[in-house]
Amino acid sequence: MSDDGVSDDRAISRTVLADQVRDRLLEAILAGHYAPNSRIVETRVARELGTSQAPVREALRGLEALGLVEISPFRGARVRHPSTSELLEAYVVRSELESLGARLAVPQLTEADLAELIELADEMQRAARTGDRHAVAIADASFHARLIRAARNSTLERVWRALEPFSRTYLTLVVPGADPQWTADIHLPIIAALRRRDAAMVVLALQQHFADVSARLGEEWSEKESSGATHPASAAAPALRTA
Amino acid sequence: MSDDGVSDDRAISRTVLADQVRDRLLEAILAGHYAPNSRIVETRVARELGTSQAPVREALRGLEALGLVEISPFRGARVRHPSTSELLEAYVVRSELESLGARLAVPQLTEADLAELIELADEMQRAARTGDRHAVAIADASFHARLIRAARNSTLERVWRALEPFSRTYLTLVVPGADPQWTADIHLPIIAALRRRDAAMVVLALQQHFADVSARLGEEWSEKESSGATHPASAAAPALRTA
DNA sequence: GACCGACCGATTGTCGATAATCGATTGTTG
DNA sequence: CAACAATCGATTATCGACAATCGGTCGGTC
Repeated sequence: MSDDGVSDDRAISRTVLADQVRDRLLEAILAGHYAPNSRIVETRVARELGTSQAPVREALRGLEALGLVEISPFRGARVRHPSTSELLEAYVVRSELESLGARLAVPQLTEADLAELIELADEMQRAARTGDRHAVAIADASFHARLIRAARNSTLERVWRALEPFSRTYLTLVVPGADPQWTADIHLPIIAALRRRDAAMVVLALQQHFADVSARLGEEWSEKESSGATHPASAAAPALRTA
Repeated sequence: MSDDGVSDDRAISRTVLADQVRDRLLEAILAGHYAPNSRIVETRVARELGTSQAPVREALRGLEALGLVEISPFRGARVRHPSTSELLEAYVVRSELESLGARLAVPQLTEADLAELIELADEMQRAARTGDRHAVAIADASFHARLIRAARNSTLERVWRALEPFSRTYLTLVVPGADPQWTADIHLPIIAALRRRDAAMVVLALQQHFADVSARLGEEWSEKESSGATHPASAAAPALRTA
C-alpha cells in the first residue's frame, strides 16, 4: 500500500548489517536524537548497537552520500544542519530536474504510467481527507518518484534519488504545519496536464508547484529567523523558462 | 559559502589510503585495465596494492557513488559499462544542470568570475592551437566547473560534481578523435553571451554546445556499432603496484 | 535423462586489535 | 603574561583473521 513507487528492491538481502545501521542512524538523526552539527563517533555507535566499527563506518559513508552527514578525514562525521536557504537551493535544483523529467516523460507516457500517477494522486487525496499527514507525504514522494521514472533516463533517476532524501526528509520535518489538503491539491494541475499529455503545461504546473512549496518554506523561514544576513529572494524566485 | 581560488581541493592530507586506492582504481578502469562488466575482487586488489581489504572496500563504495562500478551485497563490484545511449542520457541531464547554473550565475556574476571564465576559455584556445588535447580537456572541464560554481548553489555543485566524472572521463575516452580546435571554439558563443550578461543567450549557447557534443557522440556511436565493442582481453595486466 | 538438494571453493561482510592522526592541555621560555 | 613546543587522551584509519553467503558442481532419486 505504501512504497511501490519509491523503489523496487524490497525484501531481498536484509542481512547486511551496514544497511541496518544506516537506517537506524538515519532514523535517529531525523528524530532529532543527534543534535545538529554534533559529532557521531564511530566507536560509540558501534558499542551502542552491539556491532563492530566497520558497519558503522560504511553506514556513515552512505549517509554522507545522502547529504545527511559531513565527513572529514581523521576528524569523523558530523550531522549536517542545512539552513533553510540551503533547502531552498536544493529545491531549485530538484524543480529543474523534475521539469526535465516531465519533458522527457510526456512524449513517451504509457497508459500504465498515467494510470499509476493518477492512482497516486487519488491516494494523496484520500489520505488528505482523512488527515493522515504521513500517508500524504508518502504518496507525495511516490508520485514524484513515479514521474521521474516515467522519463526513463537512468542518470536522471540516479541524480534525483541522490537529492531526494535530503529535501524530502528535511522538508517534512521543517514544514510539519502544512495543510495536507493543500499539499494534495497542488498536484491536481500536474495530473490535469499529464492527462492532456501537454509537456509544456506539465512543466508549468510543476514549476508552480515548486514555487508554492518554496514560498511556503520561505514563510516558515522568515518567521523563524527574522535576521537575514544573506538575501534569499534570488534563490527562492528563480527565473525559470521553457523554450 | 566556499569560494576563494579557482582550484579548491589542493595540497592537504593525501595520506588516506582509501583515497589513493580509489584514484588508482579509477585510473585503471579508465585506462581499460579492467574489462567492462568484469568483477573487481576486493581481496585481489588488496593483495596487488599491498594493502588490507578495508581501504579497497571503501574505495569501491566511492567509485559506486561516482557511477563507475556497481555493487551488490555479497556479490561484489563490477565495472559498469555505460552504453553510448546511457552517456547521451547523462549528457541530457548535465546540459540541464548547466543551463540552470547559467541562469543562476549570470545575474550575480562578478568581474572576477567573468575574468576567470575568459581566462579558461583563452587557455583552451592556446592549448588547442598547440594541439595539446589533454590540456584542452582539462581547461574544458575547469571552464564548466567554474561556471557551475558561479551559480553559488552548493546543492547544484554537489549534484553536478557527482555527474561529472561519469560523463567527462568516459567521454574523453570515447571521443578521442574530436578536433581540439573544434572543442575550444564551441565555447566562444558561451563566453560572448557571458560578457553581455545575457542569461537567455548563455542558456541558448550552452544548449547548442551540448547539442553539438551529443551529435558528435552520436556519430561516433553509429560508427562503432559495426565494429563492435573492444574488449581489452588481458584484464590481468594490472598497472597496479605497491609504492 | 531431468530435476533437486547437499557439499565446495571463492569472495564478501564482520570482528577485535593496532597504528596513525587530531585537538586540547600542560609545561616551558622569553 | 603570552607564545610556543612536547605530550596525552580520544578517535579514526588500517590491519589480519574469521564467519556468512554466493554460484557452481556433484551425486542422488524418480
